[in-house]
Amino acid sequence: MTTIRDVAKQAGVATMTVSRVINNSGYVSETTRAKVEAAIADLGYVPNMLGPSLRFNQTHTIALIITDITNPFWTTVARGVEDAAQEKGYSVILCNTDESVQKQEQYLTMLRKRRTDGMLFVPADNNADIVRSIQEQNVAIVLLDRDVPNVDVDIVRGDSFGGAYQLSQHLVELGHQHIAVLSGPKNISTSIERVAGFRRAMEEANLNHNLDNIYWGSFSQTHNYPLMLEALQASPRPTAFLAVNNFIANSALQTLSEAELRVPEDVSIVTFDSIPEIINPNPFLTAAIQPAYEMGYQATQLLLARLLKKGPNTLQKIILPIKIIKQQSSAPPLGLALNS
Amino acid sequence: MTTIRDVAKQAGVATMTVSRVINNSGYVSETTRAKVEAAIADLGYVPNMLGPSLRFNQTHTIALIITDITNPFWTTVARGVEDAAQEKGYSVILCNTDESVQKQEQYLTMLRKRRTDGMLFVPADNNADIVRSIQEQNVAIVLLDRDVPNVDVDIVRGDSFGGAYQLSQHLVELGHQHIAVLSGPKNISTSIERVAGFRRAMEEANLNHNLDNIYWGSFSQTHNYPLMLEALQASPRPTAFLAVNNFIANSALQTLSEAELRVPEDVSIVTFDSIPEIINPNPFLTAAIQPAYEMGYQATQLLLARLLKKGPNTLQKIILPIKIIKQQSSAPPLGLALNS
DNA sequence: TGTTGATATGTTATGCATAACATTATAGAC
DNA sequence: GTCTATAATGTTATGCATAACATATCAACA
Repeated sequence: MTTIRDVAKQAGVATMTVSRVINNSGYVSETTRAKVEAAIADLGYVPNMLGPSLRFNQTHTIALIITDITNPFWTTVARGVEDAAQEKGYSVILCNTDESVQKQEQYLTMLRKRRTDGMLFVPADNNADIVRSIQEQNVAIVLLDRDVPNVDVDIVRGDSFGGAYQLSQHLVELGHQHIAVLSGPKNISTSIERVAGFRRAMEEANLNHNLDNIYWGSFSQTHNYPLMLEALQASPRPTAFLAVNNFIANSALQTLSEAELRVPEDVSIVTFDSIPEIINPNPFLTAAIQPAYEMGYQATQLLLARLLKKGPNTLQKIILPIKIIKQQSSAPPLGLALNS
Repeated sequence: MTTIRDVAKQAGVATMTVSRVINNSGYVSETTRAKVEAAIADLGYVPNMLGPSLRFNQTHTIALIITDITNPFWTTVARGVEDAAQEKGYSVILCNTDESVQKQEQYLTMLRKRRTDGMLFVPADNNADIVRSIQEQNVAIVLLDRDVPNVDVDIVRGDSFGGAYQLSQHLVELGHQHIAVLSGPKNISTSIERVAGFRRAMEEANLNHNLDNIYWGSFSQTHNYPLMLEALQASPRPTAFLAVNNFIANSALQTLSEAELRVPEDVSIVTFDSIPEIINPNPFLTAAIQPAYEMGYQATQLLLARLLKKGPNTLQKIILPIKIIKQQSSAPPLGLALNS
């Protein structure tokens, strides 16, 4: 492999001079520059970033730690992250934790060994110690989507409370009296916020009997969604559901279909996050759409600003607005609850 | 930042001994090991991979160069890649070329500077020189999905020819006489193979008048799909279309919807690749499904085997089978072509 | 007792680029 | 012709872990 020394030798100059040519720094005469550039081209030399990385302890690499790239929401976030990073010459290492604290731990250790400069982090739980320990290791961190209590950390996220509130209001306006939430885990901020938004809407609509209609579960449903089955046993049976993310909503849809219940005739469903138009041209689910691309893009910009010490001095808690898109999955209930 | 030297000092041993403890190599007495481990824990020491990376010129990093992570096909491939890499302690750097040769070039240079050990590469065109130059730089490479002629390179891909052939046969069996292909670029192997599969099926069905009904375009359609508009002007108008990927199919669907043509009543559409069930529980498009996850997983295993010199000695051209899933988007034509 | 092989620990050199410092050349001012 | 600021180029030390080599200890055996 050719090194800067080979180039220097071939051009008859010192390595430092080659370095100056490459980085366009300091003084280099035109003649020398030409010689060096010729040598570089001749040898097909490409600088090895590892030298400076080791020396200055910065790798120009950031990590994107999400739960699962397979969820279109995260896919879109990832694309925003990659675009913003690319613009500034940073590379992105992708990590899927699958909501597992253990996998997360493995990744964090590995990323530490690599001396990743910063991380965009979707925590698998609300453990503040993990965030603190990252900060103590002098690694820049910006949380994505999920906040963690009791620690000062930047975050870019969607307006979970507001989104859930508006979705719930929409169901109320349609005339639903019995509404339940299909939620994620109890220790994730997005679950908590969305449930809170729902509860606020119920209180304001004087539908307090719904306040505890919360089915706490997992974000990463596949098929067979036991919570939905459980919810369908409730008396009175809910006529509308707020699913806190798209995977839950789709699992619920499948379960409803197997139970031979029609959406929206028998049951309405609303959810968070949608499938991009190019993937699904005919969206079915009424949803609170978070600006996923912007979330990734802005969080990355913030992270890089922190790395380059050009960021704002204050802690950033950026909350992006959501947009409600009404589709066919929500409609007025057919009548009162069937088994009253 | 604590280094191996700090640990050595604290434990009262040589750095080499610490290294032995960390890597479980050579002889270390139980007493010494305990001392070293205590020091490591005490100082919170995490080894810096950059040292060995520089020394031995291997970074345990691979690059995944795809066109766009936003396409669920690539998302799923990426997930397979990341899983396989993670199992072997490798990290994955994500790159989106957006089918741009220029962006691809930028990434390749950057990855070279990083001394990425290998790459999983979806080339933006069929330029053999690029592949050769990667190989010459001693970087392991496995192509994904798209082959490049005139160069010996490993590849893992789907059976494009067979998939297109079967999809076309399906349309023929439904009774379609006038069929067209909405293709990607002329210089991408998948386009070429899928068109070839279509042509073979047309020949066998004695529908030779369709042989040149090929609309060459781009894979990364958004909305407004001019080729579909053009195709609809043809006389006789095709009653069925084979879209060579999912983005094209969805753009076509939108265009048809705007032209107030019904699918499948007025026009049938079949395509490659689908949306995973969890994302779209009610698939509409008849499709040739490629095993995307396996493609990523197997390609990564092959790449890592090459890196670890444990792979097969022969060039690998792995062709994964496709599966045809029939949905509502394809049906018998209503009658003969309308404007005959 | 001396030799040998296994066990245990230590020392040195290496990989690459660049900051910091050092030196030399050049042009203009007086 | 001397001085000085600027331009141009060079030298050295540094970051971290480990392979390769060197040395030391110990037990077993002849």
